[in-house]
Amino acid sequence: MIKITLPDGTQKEFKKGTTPMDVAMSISEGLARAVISARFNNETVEAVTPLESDGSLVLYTWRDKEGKKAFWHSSSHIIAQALEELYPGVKLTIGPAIDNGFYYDVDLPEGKVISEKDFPAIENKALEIARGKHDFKMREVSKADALAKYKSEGNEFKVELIENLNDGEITFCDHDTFTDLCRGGHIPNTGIVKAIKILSVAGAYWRGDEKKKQLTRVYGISFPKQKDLTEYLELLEEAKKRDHRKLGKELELFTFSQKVGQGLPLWLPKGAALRSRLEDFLKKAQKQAGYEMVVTPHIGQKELYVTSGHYAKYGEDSFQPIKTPKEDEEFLLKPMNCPHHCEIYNTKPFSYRELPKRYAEFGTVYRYEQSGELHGLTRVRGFTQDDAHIFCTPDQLDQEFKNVIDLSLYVLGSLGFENFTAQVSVRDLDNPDKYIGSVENWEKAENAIINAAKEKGLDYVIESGEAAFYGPKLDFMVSDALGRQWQLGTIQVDYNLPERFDLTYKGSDNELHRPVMIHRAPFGSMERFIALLLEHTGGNFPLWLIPEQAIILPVSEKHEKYAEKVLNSLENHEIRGLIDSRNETIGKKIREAEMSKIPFMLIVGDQEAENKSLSIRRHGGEDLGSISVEAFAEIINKEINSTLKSFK
RNA sequence: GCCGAUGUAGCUCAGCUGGCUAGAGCAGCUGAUUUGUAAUCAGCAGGUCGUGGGUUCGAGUCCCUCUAUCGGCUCCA
Repeated sequence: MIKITLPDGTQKEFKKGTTPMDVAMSISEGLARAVISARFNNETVEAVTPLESDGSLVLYTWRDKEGKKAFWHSSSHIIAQALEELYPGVKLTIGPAIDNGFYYDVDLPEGKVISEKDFPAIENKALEIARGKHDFKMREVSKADALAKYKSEGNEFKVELIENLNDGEITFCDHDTFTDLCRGGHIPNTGIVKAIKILSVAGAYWRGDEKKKQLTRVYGISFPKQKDLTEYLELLEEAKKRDHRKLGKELELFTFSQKVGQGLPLWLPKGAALRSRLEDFLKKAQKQAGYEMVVTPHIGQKELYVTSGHYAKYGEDSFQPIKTPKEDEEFLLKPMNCPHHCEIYNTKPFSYRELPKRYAEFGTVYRYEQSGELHGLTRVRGFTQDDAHIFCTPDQLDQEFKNVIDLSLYVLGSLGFENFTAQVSVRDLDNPDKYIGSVENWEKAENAIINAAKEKGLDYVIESGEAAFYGPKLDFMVSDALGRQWQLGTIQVDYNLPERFDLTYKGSDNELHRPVMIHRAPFGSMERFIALLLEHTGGNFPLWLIPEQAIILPVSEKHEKYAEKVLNSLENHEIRGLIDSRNETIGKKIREAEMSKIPFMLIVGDQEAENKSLSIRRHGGEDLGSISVEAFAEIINKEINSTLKSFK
């Protein structure tokens, strides 16, 4: 007999060799039907894996993240089988579950491609296989046998995978006529998959290495019910409506021109107004936090970037230098503001009493991003960072870093970003060549960030290999309408640039010391921030960000005077725009206002207008009825205050 | 940069297997209408079908180049 502990703490005794499915059955038949995967002693097991020892068991259904993972991973096996049958000679590589679905990377036979036209055939084949209700069965295989199988098939990818595994830990998973090298984590049989959809195909490099062969990646998703798939596809459609590229066009915020060049956004009047409101918001908070604004040029001498180390790192893959009539003179478009700010610090000697110095600038930078990577406003070649560099003593670092965290949280909070991820990006220890500076300084910087994040109670994750080449960072990640993660705010500790630029301050000991530098941008960039703001709000921005919060529609001559009076009395509440609707249909004007997403509109001209009251309609439908000017002002004030908190 | 797809009026799209002056709705303009929440009526105007080349008696439609965009990969100072 073995003792099984369930998540609620209850212990039950079972025969040796009992499966998680049997355990589920002992609880209820309904649960047994729903169980698709399990975790035994912190190891993922199949629902039908015999349990041979005491241990704790967690049962997973479709509703659990782990259950979905098993479901989608199993689905990738089904797709792989479908691909094998439809494209004889295809070489399989890997097929994991991802956040929303799964993919399978395959090497197609010479001359074959998969495109959208081929999806239905693959889906139908996969469904046909699924309906066969084939059991997923794991079996252990010796390394020699495993290698023999894939060598005979000429599948160098699987051979490479197996060569990195130890004998005794190699398992295959079979279902129907299909066999695949696999670690495990499947649902009991293929029949549970009722709906399967290929979402896209893409090229993907083997092992993520651009020097290696490019494979064909087939993305798909599957569900236990057809209805779930329909709902998921509807959700995707909904998300597309919040795409910032679509909203930006509709709201006339920004545009791109083939003539100007790819990745170079053009801000239209409304977008520029939105941007400047965001800038004003941050300037105000930064002023309170002791920052000073500076302004630096868009280009700098090549030598500047040689000093900073950027030239050696990115020179070749960047916008090429600007030549002048003078021989040997070269300027670079600035890819970042830090070197300029270092030179500002260098204009005069500082005493420790004067630190920290905090230089802020909305600095526009230019980076030659790969053409295939450009994406709306979230990845562009020319963008404006809400940049600032803090030069402080090593003693001040912790406090300064924590202050910046506060500012970043204030910014995100004021704009309604609640579901962000804090990510500590550190070096990749296996690739020291990617970074500049001493190991000692890197360790100091990484520890400083982790300590500050801990002290601020941030819920953070550590990602190695994500650091900037000159230092580690704390990034605030936000996902877009389709769930793709983007880095917004960033805070970076840097011991390297102060050394490269020979920055110093006079300490209390009358000796020269090296300041520490913090790079930070709470928005990240105006472009990306506005993009994410659009996707999160669907264009319904917080009231304080909207230049026109209401329009007034007098419907007749005698109401015009009254409308003007209303307008004047509400001036402090940023209400603008008198639209004379006498020559238009009211309905048309209202629709117009709704389309332009102005949150409130006042229509003067009720019978009650004579009694000095207004009819107010809120964008989206809610009718606030007839209320006084004062009451209206109060509503707007309240809404503004509810989103725009003051920064202390 | 790589793999796959797409590019027709300001916007959303139609245009089948190549065939008479390239269509529609919305937006715009002119006039009429005055009607409170997804659409009042009539008329007008708007396109070298992304670019360049080719095949053909004939190309929006077929082929190639370039360019931009979209979904990924790689990258992301």
